[in-house]
Amino acid sequence: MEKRKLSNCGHTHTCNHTVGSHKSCISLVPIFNHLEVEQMDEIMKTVQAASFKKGEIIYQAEDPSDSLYIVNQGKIRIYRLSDSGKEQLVRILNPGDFTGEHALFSESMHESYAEAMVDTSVCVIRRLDLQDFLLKYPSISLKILEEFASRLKQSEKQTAQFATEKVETRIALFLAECYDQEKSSTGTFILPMSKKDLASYLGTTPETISRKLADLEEQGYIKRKTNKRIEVLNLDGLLLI
Amino acid sequence: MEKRKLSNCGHTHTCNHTVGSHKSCISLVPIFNHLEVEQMDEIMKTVQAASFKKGEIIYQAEDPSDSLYIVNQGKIRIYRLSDSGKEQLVRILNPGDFTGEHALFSESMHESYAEAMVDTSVCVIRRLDLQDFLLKYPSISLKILEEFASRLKQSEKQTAQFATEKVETRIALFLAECYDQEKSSTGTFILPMSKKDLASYLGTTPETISRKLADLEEQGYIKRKTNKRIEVLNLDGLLLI
DNA sequence: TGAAAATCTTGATGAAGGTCAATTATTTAA
DNA sequence: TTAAATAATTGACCTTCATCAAGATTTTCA
Repeated sequence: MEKRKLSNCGHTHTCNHTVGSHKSCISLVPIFNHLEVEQMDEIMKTVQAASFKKGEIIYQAEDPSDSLYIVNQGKIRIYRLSDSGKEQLVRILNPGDFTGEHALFSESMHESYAEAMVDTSVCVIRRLDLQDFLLKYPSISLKILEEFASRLKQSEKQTAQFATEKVETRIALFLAECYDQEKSSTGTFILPMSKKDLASYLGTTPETISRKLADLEEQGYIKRKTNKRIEVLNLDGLLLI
Repeated sequence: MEKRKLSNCGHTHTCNHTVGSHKSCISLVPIFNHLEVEQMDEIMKTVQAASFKKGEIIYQAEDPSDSLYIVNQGKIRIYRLSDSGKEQLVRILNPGDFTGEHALFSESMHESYAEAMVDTSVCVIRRLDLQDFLLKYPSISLKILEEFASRLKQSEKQTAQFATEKVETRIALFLAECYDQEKSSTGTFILPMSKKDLASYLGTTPETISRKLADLEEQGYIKRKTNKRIEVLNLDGLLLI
């Protein structure tokens, strides 16, 4: 059987720096960092800094803020609400990632989202300012378009995975992806979120995650070193589960 | 309990006309129809017509075409391939919808897609032409961005549904959505695809679709009139399943 | 640090739905 | 229009995984 391609493990883009001042929001993130220095300066003037404590919620469906948020430090967890109100973790934003589709679109896009913070500092660009820039510098739109296309691809891939693979396979693919992204020399990687969150992300329960990891260990694919750190013993095997 | 909001039933946008000439591809579709007449004329010059017979495949992962396709007549079914190669129906394009992300982006977006035709005529804009227009007329990018944002929202919603709702609920929500979109005076609607396709779209099997429809009928929520036509007897009930 | 809270693990059980197989209905194309 | 192909239905069975519960471990923060 052919070796599988890997799916995404919840990282939206790799950006390991810890952003210093709120200005670096602009100069370091992909959607702006291709601009000329003067153009970035112009945008920086409109940027405001903000920070959130753990557990705070930036916005929810009923309470739409209309700004674009760029993560400076910390993480933002983005949940989507299903029709019956159950929530699924769809993405975790790391420094350099952005959110706030409300700022980008007019219509009825303002629903079914919730976002939770983990001691985060962000840069904020208000809707009106952003709209100006989009028209003035078309290349920003193209960058955002690229980002959206990438997210869309990722989301559809995940949907297809939900539709066609069983939980065990989804977990195995997730582990392989995480391992692939960390490329630690020790042959190990760290789970990027709690098993509770992971269960939400993969559409299963913490109990099942526990059990499947135990199974995978028993079958010799992985070895659990600590709670969060996992050693991969047989990557190819993982990808064929 | 609160009445649920509806999810999408596979239509990307409502566009009932049957497009006549290939020129109307430009003047009728949302991503172009806001332009000035001269601008549309300019784009029309670069448009080529093409048609496909049932079962043909426009492109696949390994064989990326690099054009933007706008559906003129017929339908295009878009499948996504999971990591293990199983495919899921993710979207059905109707006249006015477009596809061909390859034309829009540079990098490694060219994978895991397949598209199948049903006697379709399409308009084709080549990548290089399109790139010119995007830079020349920024508003096209904004329109495409809006379309992508909408698809992304839809896709994430569907992912959340897969992650949190059981098959029975997904089917019920799908029926309610279809009914909502058709608004037939008879209280009925027509399933927009075969049950085989529907099973693929909803991540289940044709057998389960059959059984669940029978259940829903027995419980008095719906009545199957013919193979494809379904009468809705209790919409609110459907939404609470 | 140490107590409280949160998370994780493991077991027992049951429900939901997938698979296989046989039959019936519908669609396609000659 | 009819034969062949495809799709849909129904039944029997069985796998997967969610749920509930109880205990162990890790994390938090006073």
